[in-house]
Amino acid sequence: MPATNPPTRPALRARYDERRQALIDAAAKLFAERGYEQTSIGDLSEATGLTAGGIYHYTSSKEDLLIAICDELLDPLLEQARAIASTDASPDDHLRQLVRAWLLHIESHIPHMLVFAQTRHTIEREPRWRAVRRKRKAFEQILDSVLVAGETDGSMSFEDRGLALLALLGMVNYAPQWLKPGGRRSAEEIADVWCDLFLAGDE
Amino acid sequence: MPATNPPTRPALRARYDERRQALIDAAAKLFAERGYEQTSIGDLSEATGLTAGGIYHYTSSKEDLLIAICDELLDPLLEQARAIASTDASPDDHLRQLVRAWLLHIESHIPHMLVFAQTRHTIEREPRWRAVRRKRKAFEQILDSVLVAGETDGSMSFEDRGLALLALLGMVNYAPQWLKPGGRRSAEEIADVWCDLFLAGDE
Amino acid sequence: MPATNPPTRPALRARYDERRQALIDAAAKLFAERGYEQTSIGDLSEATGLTAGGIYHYTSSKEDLLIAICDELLDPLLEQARAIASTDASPDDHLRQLVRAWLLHIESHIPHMLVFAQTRHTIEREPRWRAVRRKRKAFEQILDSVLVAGETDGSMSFEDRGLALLALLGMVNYAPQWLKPGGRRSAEEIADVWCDLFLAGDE
Amino acid sequence: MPATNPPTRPALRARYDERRQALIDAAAKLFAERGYEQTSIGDLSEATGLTAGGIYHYTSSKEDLLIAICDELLDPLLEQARAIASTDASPDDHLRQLVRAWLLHIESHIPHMLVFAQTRHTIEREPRWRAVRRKRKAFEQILDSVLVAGETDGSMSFEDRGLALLALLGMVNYAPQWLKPGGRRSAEEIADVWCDLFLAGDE
DNA sequence: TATGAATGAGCCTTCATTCAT
DNA sequence: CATGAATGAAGGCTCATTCAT
Repeated sequence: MPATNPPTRPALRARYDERRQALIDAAAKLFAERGYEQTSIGDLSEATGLTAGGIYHYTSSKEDLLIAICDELLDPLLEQARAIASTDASPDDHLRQLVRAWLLHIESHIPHMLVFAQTRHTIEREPRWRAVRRKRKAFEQILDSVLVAGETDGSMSFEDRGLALLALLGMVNYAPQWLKPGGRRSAEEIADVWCDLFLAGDE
Repeated sequence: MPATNPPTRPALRARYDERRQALIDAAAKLFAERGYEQTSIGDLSEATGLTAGGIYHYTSSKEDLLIAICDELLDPLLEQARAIASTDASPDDHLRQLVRAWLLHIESHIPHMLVFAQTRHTIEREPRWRAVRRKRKAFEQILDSVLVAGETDGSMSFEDRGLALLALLGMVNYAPQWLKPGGRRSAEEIADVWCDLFLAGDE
Repeated sequence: MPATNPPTRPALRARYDERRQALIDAAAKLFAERGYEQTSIGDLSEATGLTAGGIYHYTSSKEDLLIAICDELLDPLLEQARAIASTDASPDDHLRQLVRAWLLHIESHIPHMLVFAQTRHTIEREPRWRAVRRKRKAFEQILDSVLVAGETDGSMSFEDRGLALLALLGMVNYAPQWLKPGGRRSAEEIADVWCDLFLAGDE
Repeated sequence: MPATNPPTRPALRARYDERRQALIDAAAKLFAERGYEQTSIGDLSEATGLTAGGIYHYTSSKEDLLIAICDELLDPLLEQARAIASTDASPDDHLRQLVRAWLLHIESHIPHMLVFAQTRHTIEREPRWRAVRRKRKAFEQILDSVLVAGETDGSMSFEDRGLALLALLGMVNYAPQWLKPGGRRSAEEIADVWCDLFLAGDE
């Protein structure tokens, strides 16, 4: 994904990775604030201290930064979700842990989430975004399978499981638009409150 | 907002309004599909049959189209919401009617909603978008006041009303991303299922 | 090929075609002098009086200009060659007429020829240049068929017809590098001298 | 011409020369295939295994490589031509030997020749290319003087010696575009066939 | 000696908008 | 009213070259 092959010598490689990371983070922040299209390479240059040309040592294109942002968002989230879902806790526990991890991840990746949402029309439409699309779907699939398990063992019951899942996705995905780290409620508390709400009908 | 004063003779005025409407709708559709920035006046020209120059007879700028899209989305919604909230039905009824009207409106304005969501970073940031911002807040305020009324008269109870409202906003605002008119569930059914879910904890 | 559809109203269309022609000619001249890559759109802008942006009303890309130059070179040449070859003159006459027409065309399209030669590595390599490549081959094929006819009716004889054709192609294609219109020898005289030379062995 | 002074110790010097040679040859090949401007230092780096920075140990600039390619082409050719022309063979023999040597040299320097042809507009125009230009002219001068000698001693006669020379230059300079080493005809055979053709009118 | 980071100028192209006709 | 020509600013990206390490 970078323009040139990253260095192989460990010391240089470390510095390289660090700077690429800083670039991606700066991009996430600016893209979230101004929008992807409204952020120019010049803006990125100003924000990072790299020259416009120099940026291309750390990324092959502006769009590559977008992909990197999505990957940074989705890869660890998916990994955690898989880890949680593979334990032998109850579906109810699974769900609560998933939502907690999810909101915690969002809380620490707010710009990433905003960028991800903002770019939906590209991600969902362009063939070259299939990999990202797949990750999103895999995560949602894990959530759904937990709901299925809950229905199966009788611990949950939904009028319409599909609609319930969409409700859950909606409420959590909306969080980055108002959630402030260090706010009145921690991500975990929010997760708990929402899980209570979401599971309330099951008694 | 149009570039030149719209015609005043009724016949001409009707044709004018019709064309402006067609332009706004085409813009909503294209903006939703490709994104606002990725849609050029040329694309609009192709989609409407108007020439690039001709478009400026019906709008003063590309951004004006964006505002018009938001207004078309928010004005009737707000009007309906006010009408509903001003009846003397119960908070519970108010909420159910509001969500139903809201989802119906979304169903018939999916592109508008997608554009609205996609442009969040502009709407929430730029001073010149204050009017739109205010409408969004007014609508949310109506919803909140219904929840307050529900709490007051004891028909609803929330662990955290703020979080509950945000959950509601999230789930409904997410709908345009998956809702298909003519799908398995009507907007009204969805509204009912969700209201059941949302109000489940209150019994 | 132009960026936008050319106008359809006759008067405008005439002006449009005229300006596109002027642009192509200017491009041929500059490309021949400095090389295609070394000529910037800015140079073209300066040479034509159009702004850099305005150039794109008359062409869709810099490469489109290159294609147009090649077409302007090859299309009429091929047409003339076909006309000549389809008469029932003798092979010897055919050849003399062909070489004459060819050199006359070169004389009036020297920049085009220089550009064509200079861009060989692109034309012969890139798939998207196949159409141009085909025209070149069609012309050479006509020449060869005349030589074949000459051999068949005994009016010509070659040690190696393939090598003879390549010699002919070489000498004529080299002409644009030294030929000056209005020079000591007219294109027709040169054609005659060379045909004498080329056919000398046949007596 | 190299960037830094080449090493003086013999062993190092040998390695240095070898690498510079490999660089020039790689450059000739790539420039011929893709064009000089379309070949980047990065491409050269990839083709040679040198790093981008490392290339500048063996050349002072990209243009220096171009000059080196031309020199490698012209210097030995000119040397051979002078050697041949200074023997006391007949003009006819001189010519045949020259064309043979010339085509043999082309056959072993096809990329060089293609690059040379492709860069004509630079070589013939820029003052700093005068040295190369002079070598080309010197070679052509030798050819012409042989034709003059042939006319003088009556062994050759031309309708127009200038045009005859230009024909010869054209046909031979065109060879790199179709000649394949190891093809049906050896360079020497081609030289003989063409000399026959070229001298046919003289009997 | 060699590497990879960095530069900075330049290039092609797009596009919202204006305006004469 | 409507058209198409024209503008000019900006944008993403490439690349030959330099230089500290």
